Amino acid sequence: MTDRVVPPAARQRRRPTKQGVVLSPELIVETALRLIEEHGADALSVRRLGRALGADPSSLYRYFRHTDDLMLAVADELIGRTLRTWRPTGDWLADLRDLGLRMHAGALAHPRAAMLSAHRVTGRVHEIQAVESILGVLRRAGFPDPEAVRIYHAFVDQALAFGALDSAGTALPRAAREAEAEVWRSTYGRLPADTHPHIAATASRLVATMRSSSYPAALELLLTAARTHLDHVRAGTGE
Amino acid sequence: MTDRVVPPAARQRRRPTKQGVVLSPELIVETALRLIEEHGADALSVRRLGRALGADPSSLYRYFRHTDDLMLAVADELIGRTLRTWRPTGDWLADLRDLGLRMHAGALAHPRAAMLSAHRVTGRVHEIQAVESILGVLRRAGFPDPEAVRIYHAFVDQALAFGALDSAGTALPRAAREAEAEVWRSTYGRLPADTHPHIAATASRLVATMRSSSYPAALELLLTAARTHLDHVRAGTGE
DNA sequence: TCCACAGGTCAACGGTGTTGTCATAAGGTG
DNA sequence: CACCTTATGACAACACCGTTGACCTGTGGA
Repeated sequence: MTDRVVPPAARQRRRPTKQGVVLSPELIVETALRLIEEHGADALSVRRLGRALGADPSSLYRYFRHTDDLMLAVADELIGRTLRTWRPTGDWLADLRDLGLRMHAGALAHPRAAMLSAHRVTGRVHEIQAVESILGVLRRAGFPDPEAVRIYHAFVDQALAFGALDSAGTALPRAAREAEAEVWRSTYGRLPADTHPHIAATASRLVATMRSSSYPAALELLLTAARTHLDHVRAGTGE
Repeated sequence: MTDRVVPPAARQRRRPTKQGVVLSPELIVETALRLIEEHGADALSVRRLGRALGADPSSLYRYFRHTDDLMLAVADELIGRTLRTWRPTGDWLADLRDLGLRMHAGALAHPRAAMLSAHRVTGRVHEIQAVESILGVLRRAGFPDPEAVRIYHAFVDQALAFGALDSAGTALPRAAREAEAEVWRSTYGRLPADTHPHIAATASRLVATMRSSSYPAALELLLTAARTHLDHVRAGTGE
């Protein structure tokens, strides 16, 4: 068996499985996404996916070389979906905020895929489109090129990094997540003021905010800083 | 078997394994860290760790409830190592910048462990120390509590998130990393100006910066925004 | 010296990704 | 229609994985 994966173009014999399902890469990716959404990230295994599809697990290896390959296909589908719903308005600040939140939400909707694909450069159409759009927003807003590239880089990496970080959180088994919440409540909520004054003074706030993502706040900070830079640029040119 | 883990204080009978090794939580954590760095994150399994230690895998359950518990201990050890070299000076901006860069560097020094532990709350000594220190820096600088907590959260998560993201990059096999660089050079460096004007205009800059981490830039943006907020607070109180 | 028991070991369970081999039905051809 | 090729699904097996219950043994305190 050199390679059991047949290129899509060569596929023709649509032979149904024992349970009457006709497999296809699209159907497999869709089912994987559905499985993740409905039963949590750890519900995705080749065997479970096979069961959900009504096919033998090993059949999937006719379509994807291995699990990683499948996850990348899922991730690619996600990029497409995120970008497809973004409608830039011309207000650079609002547009970037909107896109950032969309990217983050997209990642959280499919944690496993986000974690696997956050650090990979695909060089595919959707990714290129995204780069062009974001750079366009920044340059039209008046950022000089070096600044635009720097902010673009920080913006994208921040969205991806937080997406992956928060995804990892939601991808945890239920028991582990509850354990974390309990740690915040019982450990950080009860430290005495004489040994840990700063934690004690802010404990309730800490416990309350720790369970939510800090991405919106971090995004806002990034955008604030960007606007500050832009103000300086404009002041410099005498506007 | 209600609970086979004995609290450290009660431990006394240092009985060697068949192969003559005397186990301890510290030895196990160190070996785990070494295993992760040398053979990749996937190399860390209870069974492999047992083998590396010269002990039966099930012995480890006398020291850690389950694998997750062990990972948290590894994560806390990493935090401790980072914090131990940090010397705050009293200048909040410089101190946070220094700590952020240290955390990022620490993550890159142990990429695989960083990726595994970035998203976990350990609730252990070193982590608690870190929280207390950072909150202290912010509150002494004059940030009101809600602001301090928000910035603390964003600061820490950003450092962890970028640490994990950049770690993932360096943890890639050499071939994959070169393939990514090639994608940037050949794909993004050659897009025509009429279809992708913004990428074409900034191509050389894009290709040049893409291979380095954007964390320093993102950190700087976050700190800039924090200072802006602080200025507003001070102006508000009439200083 | 004795003995309680901490702590190491063994075997087993149900899960995982992956692959070598086989069976068969679909589709093209005459 | 019958025939042949072969894409593709199914099966069984392999080597792992985390975890646990039962067992055994040597250590340290009294």
